[in-house]
Amino acid sequence: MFMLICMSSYWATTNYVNSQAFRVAAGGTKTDNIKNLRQIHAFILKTASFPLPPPTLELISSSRNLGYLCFILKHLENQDLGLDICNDIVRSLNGNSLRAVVLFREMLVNGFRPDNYTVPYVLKACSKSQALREGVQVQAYAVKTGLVLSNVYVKNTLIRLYSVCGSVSYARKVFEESSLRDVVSWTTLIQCYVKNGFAREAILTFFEMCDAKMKADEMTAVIVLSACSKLGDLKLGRKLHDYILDNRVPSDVYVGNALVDMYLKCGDANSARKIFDEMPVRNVVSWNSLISGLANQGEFKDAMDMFRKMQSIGVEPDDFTLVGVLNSCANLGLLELGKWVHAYIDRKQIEADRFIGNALVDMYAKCGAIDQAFKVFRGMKCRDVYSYTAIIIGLAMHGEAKRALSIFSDMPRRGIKPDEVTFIGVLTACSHAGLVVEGKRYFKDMSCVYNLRPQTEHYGCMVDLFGRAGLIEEAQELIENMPMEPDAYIWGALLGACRIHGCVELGEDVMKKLLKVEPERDGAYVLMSNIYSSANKWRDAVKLRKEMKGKNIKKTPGCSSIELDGVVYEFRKGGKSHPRSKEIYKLLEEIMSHIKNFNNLAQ
DNA sequence: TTAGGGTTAG
Repeated sequence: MFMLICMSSYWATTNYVNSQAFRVAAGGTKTDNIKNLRQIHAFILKTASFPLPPPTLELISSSRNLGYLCFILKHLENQDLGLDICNDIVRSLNGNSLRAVVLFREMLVNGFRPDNYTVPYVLKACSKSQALREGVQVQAYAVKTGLVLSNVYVKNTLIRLYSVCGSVSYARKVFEESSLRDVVSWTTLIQCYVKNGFAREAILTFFEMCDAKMKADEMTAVIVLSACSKLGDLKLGRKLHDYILDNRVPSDVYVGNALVDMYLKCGDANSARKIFDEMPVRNVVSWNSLISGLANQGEFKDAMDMFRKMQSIGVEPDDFTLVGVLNSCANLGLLELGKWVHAYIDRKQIEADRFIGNALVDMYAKCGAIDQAFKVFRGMKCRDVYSYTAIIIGLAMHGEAKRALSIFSDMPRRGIKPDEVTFIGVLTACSHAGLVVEGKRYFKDMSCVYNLRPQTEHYGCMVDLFGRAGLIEEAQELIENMPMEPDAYIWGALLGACRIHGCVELGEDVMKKLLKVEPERDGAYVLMSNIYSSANKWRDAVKLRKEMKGKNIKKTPGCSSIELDGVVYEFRKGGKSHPRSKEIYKLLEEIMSHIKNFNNLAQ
């Protein structure tokens, strides 16, 4: 008794004894007299103030015996306090769905009525671990007690549960069930569509929301903009931007970032840049949106400039930044900078798995360092379909077909299912190595074994495979039997085959078809002109060049680039931009002369 | 005491 009096006097002591009692409740000391402990326990709960002091709460949350806790709470004189304590505890479970549901059940068993606070907490915990079955049990209670119809928090957390579990139609059903809805209900439903891949429906729901005279807030704006980014619809994006301005939606850093992302994904880099420049507050995501957005638009140099600027003002890059930078390095051939990023990753002890690892493999492969790419690939603890595809495509591009196919054959053993892009790599490998029989088998396996439907790109690879091997008739037959309309890639591949094998008449026919699907490009003219030249049909070649000129179609000049000491030098036919171009041309002449001499000797 | 937010790879 003395101990009890003491502990009710001092908060700190209360805290201590409280903790001790709950340590027992948590299953710690079995030798103590359980009866006495229960008395102490009950006393503490009766005198405990609400909310519970954090150490006590922490102990209860970690207790295995939530049933015992409810049993004790049941005997409190003040039942409202008991419910409050339960709510406090369920909140502190911090998204642990299983324990939240256990406590919820124990509450019911011990005669408590979970209220409009308990239910959203438990549903939130279920959402966090996608525990749909448990969530549905809680829903049943919420329906029975009328909470779903009367409390918008309950309704919204339920929409969210179905959303994160991928049940779009149920989320919509809960939303529709009553007219009880606020801006969070609408936003959660819109987000449900976006997260589950229905961007168009998300936008339509936003329009419905506007018709219902519900005003969007900054969170709605962010989600609707992300839907628009996925659609790449600039006209819509501008409309949404106008909506934000007209309705004075508070524009915080999230809205700014979403706008930058939207404009870039919709192909308007200038507007994205303008928004970015005018943002009063930026964070690392703002920079990431701009850097990766520019890289995805093919503006790799601008992306790299922004990365340098970001560094110069001391913003620390994160995983997202590094992936965007590696992507730009890969496409610009910036091996040295790519290596620097790799060293940075090592220095910061960032794990090179998943996105970062895959981006490194791709960067090394695209920059010509295939052995380094392979080393990173081998060193990855956790490889996925992206990792395999990156290395297979890399090896295929480097002419290492056998290695590429060997890695492909390793995938089933590792439990990784190839996807459509993996097969592009596999078929490219076959095509470059002239492996016709293997290529045909892989193409067949795509649908028969892996249940993947070949797309135009795969037919393009097969046309290329047959074409390179001189099997022009087989290539034509495949095109005739394609389930979709042949596009420019298909005709381009066949025309390429005509060039290799000198098929002038067929080439003329294919060129017409290529021009039908791609009239403004130079590819068809250039290839056909080469076919004529190879067949010594100079007049036809000249005629074609004139026709091209008449239609104002210019040949896209081929471009090579070399990185030296971190600087990229680009070379185009006839280009004189390099400060030492005179020396370069002189050396080129010397090389050509050596080659000619070598050829003469060989003959 | 309670619900909804942006950026990454082949």
